[in-house]
Amino acid sequence: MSNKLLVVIGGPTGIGKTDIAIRLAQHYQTEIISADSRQVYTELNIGVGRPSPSQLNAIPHHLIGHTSIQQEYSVAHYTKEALQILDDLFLHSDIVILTGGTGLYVKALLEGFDDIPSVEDGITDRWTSLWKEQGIEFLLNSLKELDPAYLEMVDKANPRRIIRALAVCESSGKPFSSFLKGEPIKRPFISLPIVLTLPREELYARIDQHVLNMINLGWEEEARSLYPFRHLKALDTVGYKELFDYFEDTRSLPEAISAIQQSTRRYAKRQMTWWRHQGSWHSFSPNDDISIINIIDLELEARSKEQGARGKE
RNA sequence: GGUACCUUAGCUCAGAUGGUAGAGCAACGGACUGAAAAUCCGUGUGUCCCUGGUUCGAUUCCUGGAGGUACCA
Repeated sequence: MSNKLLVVIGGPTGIGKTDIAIRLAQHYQTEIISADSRQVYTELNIGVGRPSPSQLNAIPHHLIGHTSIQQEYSVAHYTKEALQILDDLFLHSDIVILTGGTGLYVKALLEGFDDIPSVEDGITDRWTSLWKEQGIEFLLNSLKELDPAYLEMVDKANPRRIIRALAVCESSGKPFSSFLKGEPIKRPFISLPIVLTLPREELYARIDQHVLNMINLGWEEEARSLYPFRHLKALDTVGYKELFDYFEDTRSLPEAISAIQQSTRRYAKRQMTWWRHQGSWHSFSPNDDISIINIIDLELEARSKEQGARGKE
């Protein structure tokens, strides 16, 4: 068993993950890895709630703003990069902080991800246009041919999932389901999963205020400069979509702002659903530093005892 | 002050010749192994403004109030 500890801070958007992560990193003299599917992009800043320059200055952050919106990026890229960085950080430190709102990225990093061959360019787009032209029935029929086993388990109303499976089938020549092993993967560290929670009313009030702050920081200009790239997947993102509508005059600025607040609240709700069903996460209020540090110290202590016991054998 | 119309879910509204009601949006619950801030699924939460009357039975009809809108003064 490793004595390297990854402290994971999860929770919905706007709850204050960044702040506590920085305080913890300062306390333990370590660094932070982000787990956020939108903060990875160089071009996305205000609208995705990237930590401020002074926060980024206070503690080194990893996997923020390191790739372009014009580049393909996915959970697979993320996992690979995060593991690489963890290897480096654990060379000098016994504890590292991971924080971010993208549950899938966190899950993949902690529990592993099946090795699925990458899909050749254009295949996904082709299936997507087939879906648009011929509907979901066509996709289901194709899947019945290519991967009947997966047809049994997919959400048959969800084109995204079906298209992914079909693309992998076509590209690899094997059924998508044949790659899904679901075997837990050994990581060279152990993790302490912590999820931040707040009463819903309080969280929603924070989110509403957050959105206003982002507008005041100049989000509108940022979004305007990204308008030419609006068709990129990276910009299919809460907030930018609503601002693009405003630029196209389909809604006023106040309407766009309240639409953003609403979409953000829904996003937060989905995140809470995710974490509620993710097994045993320790739940704390975002300002409860004492309890959080306490539980981390307990874990560190247990690690070192285990190490010591092994040393004697 | 007068006349007309309106008052039903959080919002906008529909509805039944009298048998306690339903759409959209919102909200809530959930799924999710390569776009995950994405994508997808499920759920009606109600003093039908109040009061009295008619009736086996009133949210629906009648009386009287209250509030709103428009027009006339």
